[in-house]
Amino acid sequence: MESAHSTSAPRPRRGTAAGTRERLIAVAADVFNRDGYHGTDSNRLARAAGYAPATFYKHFPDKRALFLAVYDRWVTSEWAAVDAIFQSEASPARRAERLVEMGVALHRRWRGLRASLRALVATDETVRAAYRAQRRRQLRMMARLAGRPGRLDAGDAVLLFTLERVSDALAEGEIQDLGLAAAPTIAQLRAVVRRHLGG
Amino acid sequence: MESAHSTSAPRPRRGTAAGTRERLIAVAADVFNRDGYHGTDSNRLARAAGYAPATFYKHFPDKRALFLAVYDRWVTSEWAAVDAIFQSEASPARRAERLVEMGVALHRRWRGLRASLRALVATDETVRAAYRAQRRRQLRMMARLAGRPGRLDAGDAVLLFTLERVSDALAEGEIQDLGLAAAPTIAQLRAVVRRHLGG
Amino acid sequence: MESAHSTSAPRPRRGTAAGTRERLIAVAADVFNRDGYHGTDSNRLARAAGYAPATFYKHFPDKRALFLAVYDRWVTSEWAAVDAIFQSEASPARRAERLVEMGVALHRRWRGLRASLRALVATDETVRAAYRAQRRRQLRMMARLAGRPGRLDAGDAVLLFTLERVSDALAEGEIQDLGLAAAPTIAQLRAVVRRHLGG
Amino acid sequence: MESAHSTSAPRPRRGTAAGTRERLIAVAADVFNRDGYHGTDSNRLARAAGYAPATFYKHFPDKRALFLAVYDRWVTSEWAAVDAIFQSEASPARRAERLVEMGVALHRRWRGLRASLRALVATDETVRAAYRAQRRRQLRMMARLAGRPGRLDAGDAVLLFTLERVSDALAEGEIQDLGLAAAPTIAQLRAVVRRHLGG
DNA sequence: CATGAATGAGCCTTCATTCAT
DNA sequence: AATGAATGAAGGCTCATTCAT
Repeated sequence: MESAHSTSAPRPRRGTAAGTRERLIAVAADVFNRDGYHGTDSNRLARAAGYAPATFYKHFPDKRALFLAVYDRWVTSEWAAVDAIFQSEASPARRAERLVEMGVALHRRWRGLRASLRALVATDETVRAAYRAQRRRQLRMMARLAGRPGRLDAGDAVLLFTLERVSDALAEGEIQDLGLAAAPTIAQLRAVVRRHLGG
Repeated sequence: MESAHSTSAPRPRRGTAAGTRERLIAVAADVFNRDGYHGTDSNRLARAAGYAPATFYKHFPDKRALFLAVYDRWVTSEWAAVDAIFQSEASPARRAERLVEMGVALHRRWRGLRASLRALVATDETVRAAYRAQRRRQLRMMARLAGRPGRLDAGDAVLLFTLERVSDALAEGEIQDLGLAAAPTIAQLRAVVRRHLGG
Repeated sequence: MESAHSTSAPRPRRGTAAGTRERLIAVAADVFNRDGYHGTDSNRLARAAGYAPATFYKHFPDKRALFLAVYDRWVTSEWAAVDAIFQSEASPARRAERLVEMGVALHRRWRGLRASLRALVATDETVRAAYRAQRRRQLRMMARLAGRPGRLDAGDAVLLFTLERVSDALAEGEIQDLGLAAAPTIAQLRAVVRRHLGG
Repeated sequence: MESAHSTSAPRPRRGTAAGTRERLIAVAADVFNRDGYHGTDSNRLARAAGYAPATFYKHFPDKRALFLAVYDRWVTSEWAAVDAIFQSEASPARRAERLVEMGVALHRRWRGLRASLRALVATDETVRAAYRAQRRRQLRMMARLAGRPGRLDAGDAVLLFTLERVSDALAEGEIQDLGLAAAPTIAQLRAVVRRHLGG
């Protein structure tokens, strides 16, 4: 019954659907990464992006769908980075160095998101399917980068998984926690990558 | 939409406290492994072991404590197996073979449990602490087995993580899903282990 | 699990206010009839008529107001039909026949709408008031048609309610469901109406 | 951290499952009847019976299930009453009188519940199935009481529906609202019943 | 030792409704 | 006239946990 000048927070009262979607994805990436998939809820995710609960559901059918969108975007940007390294670096040694560097950095940044991903892959059929599809794409890309398109082998796979897991270990502090320094571990990784790609 | 895991064991209306605890741990291991930590609840865990909800809380302060007990038991039995291999196998080649074999088998069996573990390590401080402690113990053991007690190096760590991750990949069908056969992947692993342990 | 009633009519991006109102009423009649008052929402009603949610509120203060408009239109057309029968049919027997026929047809077509109406009459004061007003008008009309204007009696009422309820029963398949055929039931109804109207 | 003597309301902190279920049904009958199915929610239903929200779901899978239990109990008691009338009253005239009396009383008491029932029958498949099953049982009973077991005819059905609808009309005040007195309407009903049953 | 019954808190989701354009 | 975007409030349902027996 009273008219009050709304001095409330400058929320984006109006925006494009795509913009809102993007904002939700971007913010959710951080929240999932920090608190884990099961550590947040859709209301919190919406609020973190500056929206009300209902807005979430105008853009995603459920929490899982948002997670998948986050994952998708993450994979895309990760592999764009890999591609960039192959475009810009000529020497195998430099490539190996840069790849390891990037892998460790990315895994450090996104360790929480990745942990949730693994857990969901284990229990959620839909997430599993999305994960597998991405995985196949990655391997194909890797084979192409390694110079034998279409011919991915067990060695490529072992390399990929080694790089992934050791990067996680560095990112999560497992290496340091074991009384080891990061430097020699990274050196080992580089050697493994160089041996595989360079040889 | 509802999965009712009525693994209802024959209820021992009266038993020893230790026995009840053991039963809860054993059954929870399977349930966590199948449904994930966030895919069950304490009532279901209790019922699956043949007990009422309240009984659960007579033996564990909360769900996390049961998870940690499961994890503890799992690690213990895993490393007993590793130890047994070192006791019984003399040749480095055979050791490598048996280790890889066991690693793959164990990870296949417990992939769900491990995925939950990783997610909890990322979000739960207490689980993280327990995990790290176990990790250190493992590395020490590994160093001892490798013949240089107290002197674990980056190479040991990379090997451990490689073995772990590739075993997971085989266990979860990621390798097969990538269009690769298990055999050559396992052969690669064996080579890596042999190179490291064998000298 | 989701039913999306995309009866999306061709949108008239601009039209007369009356035209929009009519379209909303016409479409809502079908949607309420099919899904029930509590089975749709104002957004869906607007969309089904080819409009955006906000447009709804430009023409009706709330969902209930639209329902009342639908009801009003329905009653009006129903009683126009009754009137037409009395205008065109001379013999009491034919009148009875046509009345029963029409009653059954209308109730069959609008059974869902009528069910929602009854539920709302029971819980919503405003709907109740509107319903009662219509009811009185109907009875007056009936008395007039029966040849004793202003003098409606208990017999008129019982007849009206019998016709209404048995028509519903036929419409909703309750009669058939009871193992009875429609024909003898309709014959019974006709007899009741004839006895009452025919004198 | 503080121990406070709990002087809270004397809730039935302990009871039998069957008792709780009964209490929920009994209270829900009144609440549904007063506020309509869509006018309450499971939390309110639980609280009205003196329980917390979660308790509701220990006894019923959802709101609809409770409604069906209420309906079931209502039908059972209604027909027990009908049966009692046939057991105790010998003369057809008295039977007719008592039946009408009871019908009106019951419909008056449960008009809201009945309105919700009709609306749900129109939109909810499960409720519809339950309703139909009850209906068949009722007709069979009625045929038996009318002295021709197994042989229910259109006349039985029309009578049943007339009785039902006019009772509703009396119960809901529609008759009174029409400017008619209850007495002559009831007299009419009695006549109809007597004519049908009495032979 | 074990439990049946019960629960407060909270998550997921939807709805009737508004506002700036 | 019409709308795309947005929302506060609330309903349905679940979970980790407790208590009296």
